Amino acid sequence: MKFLLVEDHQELANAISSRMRLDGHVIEHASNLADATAFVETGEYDLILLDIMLPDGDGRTFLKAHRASDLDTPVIILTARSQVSDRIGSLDLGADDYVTKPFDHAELEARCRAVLRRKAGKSQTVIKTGGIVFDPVAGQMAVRGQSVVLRNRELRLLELLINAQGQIFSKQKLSDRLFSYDDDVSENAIEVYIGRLRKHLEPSELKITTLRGLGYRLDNDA
Amino acid sequence: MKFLLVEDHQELANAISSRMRLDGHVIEHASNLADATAFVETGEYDLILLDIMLPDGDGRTFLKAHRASDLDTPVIILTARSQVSDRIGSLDLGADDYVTKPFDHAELEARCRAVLRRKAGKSQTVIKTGGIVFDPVAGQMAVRGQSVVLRNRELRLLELLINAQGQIFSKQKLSDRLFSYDDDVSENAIEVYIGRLRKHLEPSELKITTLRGLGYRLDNDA
DNA sequence: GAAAACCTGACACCGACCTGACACCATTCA
DNA sequence: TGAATGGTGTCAGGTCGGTGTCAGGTTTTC
Repeated sequence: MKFLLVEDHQELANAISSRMRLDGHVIEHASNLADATAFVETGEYDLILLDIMLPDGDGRTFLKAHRASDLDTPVIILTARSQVSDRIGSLDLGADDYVTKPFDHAELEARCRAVLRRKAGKSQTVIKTGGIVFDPVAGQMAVRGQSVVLRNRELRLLELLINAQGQIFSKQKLSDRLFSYDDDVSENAIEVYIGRLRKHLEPSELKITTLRGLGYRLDNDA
Repeated sequence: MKFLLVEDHQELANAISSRMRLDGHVIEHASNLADATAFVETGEYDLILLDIMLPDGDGRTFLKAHRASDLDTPVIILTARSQVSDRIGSLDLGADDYVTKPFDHAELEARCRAVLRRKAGKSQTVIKTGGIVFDPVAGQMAVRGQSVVLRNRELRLLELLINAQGQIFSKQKLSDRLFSYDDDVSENAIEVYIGRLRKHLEPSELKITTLRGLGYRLDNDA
């Protein structure tokens, strides 16, 4: 597979590149919009990894132009920890998925695989499992047809858990992913959000299992 | 396995080294970035344990350079608790995991195993042997298709034994692995946990053999 | 046969976890 | 500008389950 990475942060770009090469992908790197446009005009890519904040403009303008030119290359947005509204904006512009920085490389790889798979079989970003329909990009969830409003934190927590269903997340890890560095949050906050999310998931077949001393795990009671 | 430990704190380095050697690993020790770079250039390592705060610079510059040189040696970051932001940033730079100081050696060992396993088997973490299916990441075990709930300590004990099947573990060694220094635990505790794990493994072909005066060993009665 | 090593059922304890209530802050609306 | 609303994290009190110890039994060793 051939990827195009559009990212101005050099270190991060190198890190991603070397990771992707390990998976056997060819990856080309543009560090601004001008370069990115030039790359796209000359080469065919299977996937584009696109940063939003770039020195010569907003990545979304690139995305818009790209979609306007009728190319259906899947695009994954790399975005800093942000509000849901940003995500929705990107979705409307035709992004296939997004990853918030900082991210695990394992997570990024998983997303890439998912998007490529999706493109092959062309379905959508919505996750359907265990009696719920979850659209992380739009920030909506429906349990047994009933629409449920999730708040920002609940949303991201569910997203984390659902993307690695069956895996144990320690409170430490959840805290790292859910909150930013500077806000020093007690472990109890995690417990509270787990509780709130549990309540939302109650009518579904998804259950959050507590593993004392280890962490939490999202299970499907089917 | 051959590890490189980059850590300037001498006592801690010694402690880690001796621990790792107990596992049969070869470990080499660099106490600054310059040495570390020299080591990496001359030798091949299966895993690098990297401290962030070093006398001649930031461990992340090393990590950066390492990744840039297209080496895929897994790296685990050792970071103090106060440097929370380092943890996250490191993942972006291509670290495979991080451990916050102070840490249990048991925990560090578990992380090392997990990372190595991930590297080796491409996220194939599930272990199938002797009629059981063991997934340490999910914290689940199934014996003959029947799911069995393991508790924290039982899980870690099984993980230890199964990763070195056929090897003898003395009670002392097991105690060191399962507990941290400060909690002073009687040898009987080990006996108890061995008993509990035995009960779980009963329907399988795995048996924990007692070697009087020596320790325990996990065997496959096929 | 005695001592050492090990096994095991029972039990009490402590800390991990849960949860309802609340104070705080930002945003929106009158 | 002030009031209202809604999301967020803390707190305190309570529950409960994993945990390690103990005592008494069994097995092995010399």
